[in-house]
Amino acid sequence: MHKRILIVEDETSIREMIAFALRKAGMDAMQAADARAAQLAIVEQVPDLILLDWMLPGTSGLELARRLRKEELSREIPIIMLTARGEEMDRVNGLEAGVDDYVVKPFSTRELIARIKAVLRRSQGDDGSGMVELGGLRIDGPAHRVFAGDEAVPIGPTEYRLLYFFITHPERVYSRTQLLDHVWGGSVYVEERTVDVHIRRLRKTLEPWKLDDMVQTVRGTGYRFSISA
Amino acid sequence: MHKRILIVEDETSIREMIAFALRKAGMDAMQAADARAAQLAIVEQVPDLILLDWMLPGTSGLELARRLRKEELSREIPIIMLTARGEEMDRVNGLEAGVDDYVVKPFSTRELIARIKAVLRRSQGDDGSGMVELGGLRIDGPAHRVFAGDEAVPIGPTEYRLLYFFITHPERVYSRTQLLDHVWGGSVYVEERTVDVHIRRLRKTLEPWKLDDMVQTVRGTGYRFSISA
DNA sequence: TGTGATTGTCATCGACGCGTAACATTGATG
DNA sequence: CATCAATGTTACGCGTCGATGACAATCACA
Repeated sequence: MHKRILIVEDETSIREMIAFALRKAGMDAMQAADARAAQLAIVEQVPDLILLDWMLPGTSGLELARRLRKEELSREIPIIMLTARGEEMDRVNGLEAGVDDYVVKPFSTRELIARIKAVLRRSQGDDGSGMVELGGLRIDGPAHRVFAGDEAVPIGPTEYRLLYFFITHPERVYSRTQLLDHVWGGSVYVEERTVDVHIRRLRKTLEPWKLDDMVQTVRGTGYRFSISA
Repeated sequence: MHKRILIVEDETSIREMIAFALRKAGMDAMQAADARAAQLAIVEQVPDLILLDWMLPGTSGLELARRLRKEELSREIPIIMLTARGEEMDRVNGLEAGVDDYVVKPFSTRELIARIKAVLRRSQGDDGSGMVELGGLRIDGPAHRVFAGDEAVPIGPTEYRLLYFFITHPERVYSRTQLLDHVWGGSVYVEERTVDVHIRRLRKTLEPWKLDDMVQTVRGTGYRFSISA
């Protein structure tokens, strides 16, 4: 699940540097030197996120951002603006244009990567409020509560942690050992079969809302949390 | 109704960026580069909320938070911690110092604004008159009185402060330590178990109005004040 | 200074959740 | 279809945590 990032930046050296950093971070880098090239690239292959230089020859970055927000195809794509110091204060209609974040030059690639990840995380349902929602289930982290629809689900500590782990790591199989490491913590030793029992208990607490089939058994491997039955 | 936000952060560029985003969002931004400047700024003009960098030259953010919690003037001001590479340690310590929320760097300005609004909203059924209302309970801050419907509720000082904190911070779990910090103040040392007793007393005073189930136990974690049973 | 209210601490009791074993069921493999 | 392995299900004992009531110290106010 490599993320595709489109870099729109006229200076080749900067573009290459960013592309290199992205690839090292396990992302796919697409490149464009101006607004026209960017739009073509997007049509050809829709990226997961766009890095947009503020200053571009011809159509400015801000203008391009506005345009992308109007197109159906590109409306939902998160945009991170790259601005030089000083440019921030005057022309920062960027936020109004629907830019998700902006990074001030010069930046470290490390910081840039971190920002990208933060924005991607947020565009995937994590709005930073500590709320996680998936398939009719909602977990309110700060409140330490679980809701099915708007009904509160009574749940014990361990089942809560287990469910929390599952809902933040859905659609993937985890072995009993992995679940023990993540949910119980590596320092304690308990039988692997104990996981089975807690899976059972979790299913039972979800049963009244017919959500117990989100917890799925993968025979010979472990368990998976998934939306689809 | 512009909210005043104090930014305590030593890095000028970050501070400026945040300040700009805040103004854009219709808030007034005050700035301070270290703990000393922060305290002076607070005395001069009390902010509605404080953004506090974890790492500060001289007095650390954590230490400053503790100090602010002890001062009468700043006890009630919500604090949002800005932490780099937020590890578990940071979170725990920060929350124990009576911090209201924390945001991990790097964050997008949009995320930060969202958090600020959330915290302000939470600590603000308060419309300025000092009246707070929630789920059939009403607190008259200036008068130091509590009403259930229109009946006055007889309540002692500590239970009053506990209830006041709860009603201004509903739908969220607080550990005993956190409650001690927020309600008792960081300067006194009392046993954690004492919280249990006052929870009990608070429940007993609310019982005649069947509101005692708003005070909820979260086993292994702490207590929560909530509308829904 | 006296009296009632308030507060913090402690000991005790009970409830709850947890881990484990024992047994039942299902699935795979030949 | 026989057999073994993997998982589902249930019951039980133990330990931990929270609830509760009692008590002594302190505070506020007459």
